[in-house]
Amino acid sequence: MGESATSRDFIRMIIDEDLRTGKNDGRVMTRFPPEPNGYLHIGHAKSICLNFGIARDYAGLCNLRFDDTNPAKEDVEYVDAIKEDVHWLGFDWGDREYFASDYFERLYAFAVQLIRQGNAYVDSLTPEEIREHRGTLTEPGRESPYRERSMEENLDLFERMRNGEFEDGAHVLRAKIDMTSGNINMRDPTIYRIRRLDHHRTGNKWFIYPMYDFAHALSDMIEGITHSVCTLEFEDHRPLYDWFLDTLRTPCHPQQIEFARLNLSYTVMSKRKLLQLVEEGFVRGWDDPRMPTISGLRRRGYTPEAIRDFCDRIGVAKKESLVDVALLEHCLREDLNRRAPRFMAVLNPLKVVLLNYPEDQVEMLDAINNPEDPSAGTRKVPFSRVLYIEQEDFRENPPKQFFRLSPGREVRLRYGYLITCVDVVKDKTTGEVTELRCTYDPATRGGDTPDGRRVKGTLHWVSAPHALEAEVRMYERLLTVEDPSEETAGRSFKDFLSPESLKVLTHCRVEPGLADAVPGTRCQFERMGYFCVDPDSAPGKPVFNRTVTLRDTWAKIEKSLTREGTRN
RNA sequence: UGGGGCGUCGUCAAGCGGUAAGACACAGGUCUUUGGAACCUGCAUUCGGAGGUUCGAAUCCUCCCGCCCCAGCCA
Repeated sequence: MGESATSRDFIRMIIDEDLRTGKNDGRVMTRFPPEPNGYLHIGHAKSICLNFGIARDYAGLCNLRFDDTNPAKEDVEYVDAIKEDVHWLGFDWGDREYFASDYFERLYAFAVQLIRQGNAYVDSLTPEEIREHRGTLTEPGRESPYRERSMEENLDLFERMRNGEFEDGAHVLRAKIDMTSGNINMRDPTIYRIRRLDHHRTGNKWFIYPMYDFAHALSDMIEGITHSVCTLEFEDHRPLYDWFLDTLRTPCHPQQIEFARLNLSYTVMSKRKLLQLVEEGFVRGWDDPRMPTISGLRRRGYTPEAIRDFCDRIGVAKKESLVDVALLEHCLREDLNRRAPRFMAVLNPLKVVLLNYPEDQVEMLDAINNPEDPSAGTRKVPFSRVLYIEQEDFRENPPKQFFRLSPGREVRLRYGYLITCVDVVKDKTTGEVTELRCTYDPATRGGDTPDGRRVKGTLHWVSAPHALEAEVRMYERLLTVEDPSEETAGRSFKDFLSPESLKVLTHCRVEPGLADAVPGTRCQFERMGYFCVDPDSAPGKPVFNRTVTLRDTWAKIEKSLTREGTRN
């Protein structure tokens, strides 16, 4: 059962009640029903965690079912990607991998039954005429002149639709319900349309394809789903869902329950918009590390554990909400902090020469792999006379509260020595600082101070002759506004794309120990953040993606300092 | 002017007639060889609003206000 500490969501409360009253013989069965027309994103992860989580908590089962009723939009590329993503997230559907298209023959038979019962008819109005007959939100619709066709004629026409005798749009099969209903979904909804198109699974076998409402309700029923969880926008489809099952007097009747889909700040989530980002080249593909897709998050370095934790924490309710992306990042950091091995990497190198360090000496110093996990052990890091430190760790004129390196000041090199800056070398023409001359204190090997003196700053570094050159891709949020759905006055989300969402650093220097890291490897670069080896890496030439920064107290201080400065 | 939903802290979210959990964010502090992590403290006299019922209401009733979804032969 679910955790006692966290209260249960309204869906689990419904299931508790169903179990208490003995509904469904105590069986709990859910399904995750993606349409294979795009890649899964973090919003789908919420649904996946919900559906598979319910099955796990109630000792039930969750099926994976592809809702592949529209061959115009679907593709096997997507079904493969979806399977990979669900597995990667940590869920397993066993052998229960289903496709709505597997049920086409049975769905057809159900449609015939509706015709025989007088509950469906073939309509030969044009799409435009159907729209005109539908009425509006405030005015009732009008019945189609074809509504009272005889059962024989309907049967004949429907069979000929199946046989491919008509062009697209010539006829549709409609449920005969109520053209005056306040719920537009009940105004004789279309249940089959002609599509002379090959389907990615059934090939050229079918000329007609069922619509979502019909196929979904019956697929749920066929699989014996007990609780059919979907998002809010299907709320007013529920009467139709129930109508199909009631009218066809099916042996079981799943219960549709709707919850609010996930919205994340600074993120677009609709498949349509994500597709646009991909197709119009704003990102490099569905798995671009800036994308909120599962494959993008994976490539970025997210862990499935962090995503699952996030989904647990956001809860499930019917209120439409905008979740702060900071929560997702928090979950990630919490997970990575525990498990990511630490390394030193200098992203923007600044050369440091230790004047009093022997010319040819190299020492192998001990470094802790993960302070959160003693079992991770230690490693050796080479130290020599010429080093690199981070450019931002030196300031010629340090602002107050800056306690990193500056002329005359002493800092610690992590696991190394205490050094003091004695000279600054600059480029004569640009004035840019190109090198620092420092002295080191031989008594402070490892970073200890035998005399007990305190140094406020500890910097990461890398030995110049030993360092490995690497490319690091720095990501920022893709969008500049919290809620890109607030498209005002003809502005689209594309107007809010951040020009700084990707910055590539090509001459970074990392510890030599990272030379053999394989793609997907996650680590922390001390003081800089968490990073993940990208598939674009070549042997000896690694490429890293910045997964997420560390919490940066200094950045906040500096920000408030500049605010103060501009105010004065 | 139709139908269906939703309104509790900046953001999520518990609460189900007995006197507002928790998380993130934010602000302070302790500690620290990552300005990381960890730890401590603070953060809704009030639940969209107004009436009403009750000894007692975020929870029940009435009215009002606001927001979201629906007029695909998409899902």
